[in-house]
Amino acid sequence: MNLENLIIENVGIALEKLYNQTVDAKLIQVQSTRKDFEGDYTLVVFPFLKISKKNPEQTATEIGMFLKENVSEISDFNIVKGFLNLSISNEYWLNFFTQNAANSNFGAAQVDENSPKVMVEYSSPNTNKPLHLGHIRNNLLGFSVSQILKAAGKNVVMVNLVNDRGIHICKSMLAWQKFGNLSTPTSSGKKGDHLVGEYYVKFDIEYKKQISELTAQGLTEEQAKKEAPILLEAQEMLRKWEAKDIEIYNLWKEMNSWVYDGFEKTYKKLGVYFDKMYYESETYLLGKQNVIEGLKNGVLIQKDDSSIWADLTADGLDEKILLRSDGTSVYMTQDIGTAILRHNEFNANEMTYVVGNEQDYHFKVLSLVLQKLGYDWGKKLHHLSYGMVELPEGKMKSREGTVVDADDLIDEMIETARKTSQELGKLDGLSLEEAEKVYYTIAMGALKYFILKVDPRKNMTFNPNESIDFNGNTGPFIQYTYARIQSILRKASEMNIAIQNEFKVLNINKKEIDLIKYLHRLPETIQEAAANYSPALIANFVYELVKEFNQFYHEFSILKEEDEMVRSFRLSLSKSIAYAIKNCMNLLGIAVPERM
RNA sequence: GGACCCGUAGCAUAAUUGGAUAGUGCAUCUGACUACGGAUCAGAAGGUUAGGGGUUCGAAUCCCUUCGGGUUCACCA
Repeated sequence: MNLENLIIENVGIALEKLYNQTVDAKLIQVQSTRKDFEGDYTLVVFPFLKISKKNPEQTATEIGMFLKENVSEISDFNIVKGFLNLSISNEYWLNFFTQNAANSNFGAAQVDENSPKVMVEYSSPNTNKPLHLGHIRNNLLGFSVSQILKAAGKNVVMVNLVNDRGIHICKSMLAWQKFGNLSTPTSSGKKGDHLVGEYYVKFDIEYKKQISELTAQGLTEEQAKKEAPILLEAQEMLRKWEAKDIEIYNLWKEMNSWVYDGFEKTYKKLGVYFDKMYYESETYLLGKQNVIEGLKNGVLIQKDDSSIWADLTADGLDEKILLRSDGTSVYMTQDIGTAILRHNEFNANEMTYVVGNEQDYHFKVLSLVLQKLGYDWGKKLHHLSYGMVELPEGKMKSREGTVVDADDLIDEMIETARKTSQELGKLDGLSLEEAEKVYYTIAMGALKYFILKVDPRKNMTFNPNESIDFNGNTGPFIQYTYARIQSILRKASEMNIAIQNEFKVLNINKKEIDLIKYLHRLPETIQEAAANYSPALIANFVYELVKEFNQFYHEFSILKEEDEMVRSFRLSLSKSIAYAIKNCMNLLGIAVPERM
């Protein structure tokens, strides 16, 4: 049993003995004591005043006395206002440490085939343009949340859904046909996703041009947007694609393959991967089929122009189109198909979609439509709705060219890391190749930590020029602490100092106890991060742990400590903390260097 | 117009989901043992949690309202 539950249980007993009343366990609030107060756990006594019929101090004193006498783990208590602060004995902490010090994987739960199954969809790129900063947040979040769920005891399947069909792809294809002069990644020397993205931009330029020409001829803007010839051509191309026109289909395959090559490189640099890939082109027909069936069963409606809709007005939402009047599919159509396919394949206890909060409405609708179609599990879909990434000057806008490209950003980060490391002369002893690896590790550590330390649900600001720091609450700061511990451990082993894990008699100091308390919190932190789908909680935890360790490191000597038992203990403590740092960072998808 | 989200020091962000004196980093200022690695550590200054009202022992957090910003509802994805 963990300490918190132990306390809750005994508070229950105390209330019964002292005031002859049983209390709903929910009223017993135990939280860890705030840093500026003495103690480890705090009981809020306000809820019990009605029962005790005494003032807060008296009530807290009585409960505190009872606990101190009857619970061996509780060594002392103090009272501030209505808060009863309980101290846990040093014996307990030391005993906890000796039992777990050697466990390099402390904090992570075991997973086997009986563990609950969770599917996490993330990334979900469109194949008409390269990845940008927003996708980076998505990929980092999806990967990290998956690792956290695994550590919390879930069986995780990471999947990607590639939006490889639809009108947006046709726009790139059409522009390539018109303006591309048969250029390919090989002939142009460009990364495939970037090349295809250029034609998506070219389409838009031409489209705008045609709109202004049409409005000059007297059409309204609305009409012009609908009737621009290049748009009509793209729509025609989509119809041909759905009819599997051979020429269109081959072009589509080829251009997508360029994009996939490009994506693969970016994914690799980001360090993310997937257990299974889904392609919209392979699922939209299943969606279409279900929509048509839904129409037959009367749960969907058809309008005069033969487009098919879901009427969700009874649920407080609007009507939603599911098939266009020309019979082609929309985004929702394939998402219905994909969900059904996945449910049939994996029957996961939970399906989580890592998708930006601009699609909150979409996922509400998806869940409802699935239920309407008779899929009860539709209500179990979970949308991990993350906030958008903004630049200091505002939203990224592709039309204004302010989109931060993922590949460029990563390269810039590596360049910065290289420069900083070389200025500090940190890696002079390493080979060029080894040094490059460290630059990369630090660069990605900075980038990933910077993005993951903020609450996923919130919008965040990203300043590419200044924001990524190497000092303070940053990835490299944490990596540095890890590297420093490794340095000590290397020295210890050169000095042939054995690290023991038994510490019977020991005059342990407060910083050491505090560090052990941090380690003790790791398992619950992982559980909490999983429950909230929040890598930020892991980031905050490891940052505080590292800060605490750096204070300890500064204040006390490890290798120069003369008492052998104490020296050995401090080495063991440092080693355990290094494990914790590494594991937490891995949960964020961040690697740690042995030196930097 | 309907629905939803957000507003915390100059900037970027925390706050155990209703708990104590609102933490932290950057930037600014001051200081640290010729170092088990100074990419570190100690300290100072910076706040009416957008404004107002309410709920209660207790509110950044819940309710109402005003202001400011954003997303979405499209035969876009």
